[in-house]
Amino acid sequence: MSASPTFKKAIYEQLARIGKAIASPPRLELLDLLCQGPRTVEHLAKEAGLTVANCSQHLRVLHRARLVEAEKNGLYVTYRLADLVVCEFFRGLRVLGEQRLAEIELLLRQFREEPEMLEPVQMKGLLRRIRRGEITVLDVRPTEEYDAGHIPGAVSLPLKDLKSHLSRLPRDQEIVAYCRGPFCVLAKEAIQVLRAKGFDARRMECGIPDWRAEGLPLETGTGQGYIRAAIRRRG
Amino acid sequence: MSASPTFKKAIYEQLARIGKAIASPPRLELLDLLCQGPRTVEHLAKEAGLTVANCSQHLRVLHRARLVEAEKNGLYVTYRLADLVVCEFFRGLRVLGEQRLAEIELLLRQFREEPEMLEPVQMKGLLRRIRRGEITVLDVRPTEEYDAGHIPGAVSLPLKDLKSHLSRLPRDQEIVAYCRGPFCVLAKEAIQVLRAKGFDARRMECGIPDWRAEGLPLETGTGQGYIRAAIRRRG
DNA sequence: TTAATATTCAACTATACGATTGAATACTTT
DNA sequence: AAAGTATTCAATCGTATAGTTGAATATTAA
Repeated sequence: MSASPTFKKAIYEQLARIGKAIASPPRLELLDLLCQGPRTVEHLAKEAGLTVANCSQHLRVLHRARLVEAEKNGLYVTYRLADLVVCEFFRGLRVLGEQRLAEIELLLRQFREEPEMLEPVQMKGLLRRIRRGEITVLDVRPTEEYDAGHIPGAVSLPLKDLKSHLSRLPRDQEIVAYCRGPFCVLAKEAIQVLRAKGFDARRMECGIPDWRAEGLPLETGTGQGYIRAAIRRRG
Repeated sequence: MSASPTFKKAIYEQLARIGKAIASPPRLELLDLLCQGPRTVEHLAKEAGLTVANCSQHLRVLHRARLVEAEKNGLYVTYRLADLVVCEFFRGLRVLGEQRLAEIELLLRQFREEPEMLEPVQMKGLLRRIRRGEITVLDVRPTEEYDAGHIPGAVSLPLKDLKSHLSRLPRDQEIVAYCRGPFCVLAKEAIQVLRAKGFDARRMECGIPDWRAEGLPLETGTGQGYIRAAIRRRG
């Protein structure tokens, strides 16, 4: 009599599909990367340190859980998040982990104690300081991720290109570097390089998903944000 | 050289602990139940249709992922969510599933097409109508869940007690019943009984987690909310 | 102390999943 | 058409997990 136990069962089975999809470390890393923007299988595999075949399989699992979508463009397959809510959900998972798992808290605490991480810059007020031209904000992620969405006024300077473009950075104002988020080491390494060369550089911990979650505006595309253009402006 | 791949690996491994915890249908059901309030192992097992041993093991997994906490009171062990963020996270999962999984959408659409589910009541404005005394809101969940948190002014009348208390319900105003949330059938069955007896009854789809997510106020404890007291007031 | 009850533990089996490998497919370029 | 590249598929093996059963533990009641 009491209404279909199969209904409830079916619902939880479906939800468990999502749970299973995020029950594997490499898949979480892939999701985290895809939160930064669409990428090809090859790139994701390289970034996550997986074989292409393995990466492809994990992406397939994410696809079956309808968390990501694939689109074939010529020879390459580009994966992207199926929906912005997936990014929000992933962020929710991250926040839950940071808050509940002592192991993550410990790792983060150690990470934050490293010299480059001290006195991080907050999201709040950053936009105003950018608009006033008081600071230079560097997006040190790969350009594809910058193009997919970045902080308005930030300049794209991928970590791997940093050393060869140091001369173009201002020495008379603070430089703020950000990357994928609190777990990402790109900005940390950028700060390390910059400080070694005498720049006044600090890290902002948050990434684009956090920025978006705060309801702050984003800019997409190349815009004027590449380092060459930015330097031309600064002339 | 490039900063510890073990750091990133460790982080995703930790997050996957949470993923693994929610990768099983019965565990999701247990979490959903615990979002309604603390319960004993025995009760959870009964409600979720599990053997006690099996239930206990699943709770242990949730505990290891630090999503729930256990407290022994005399002979009984009471489990509760470790933190409100767990409830929020579970709700995020639910919303993601509703939005992304066609299978869930289909199940919900069918569910909503049943006669008792048509024209559901919205959260918005409900509180005002309660305060004005325009409607009677019934919380048809078990009393323990009602006590753990309910809509202010709602009256506790568990589904299993509904039939024996029909005479105490008003026939001159609308009755709104709610239960655990969109996947729960308690309110649906309550509406079915009420309408069969000629009451003007409708369902509110949302549960307490949704109500809380809207930032709306909650009431805890028994208060004046039990059906006997409520009827006395209405006398 | 003994009996009863709630919960957990330990052992077991069937099943599912992860990563690897090598082959197959699909598309582009020559 | 043929060669080259990106991606996926299929088969494999070792490991992990789910649920069952029966015993062990801890607390209360008699």
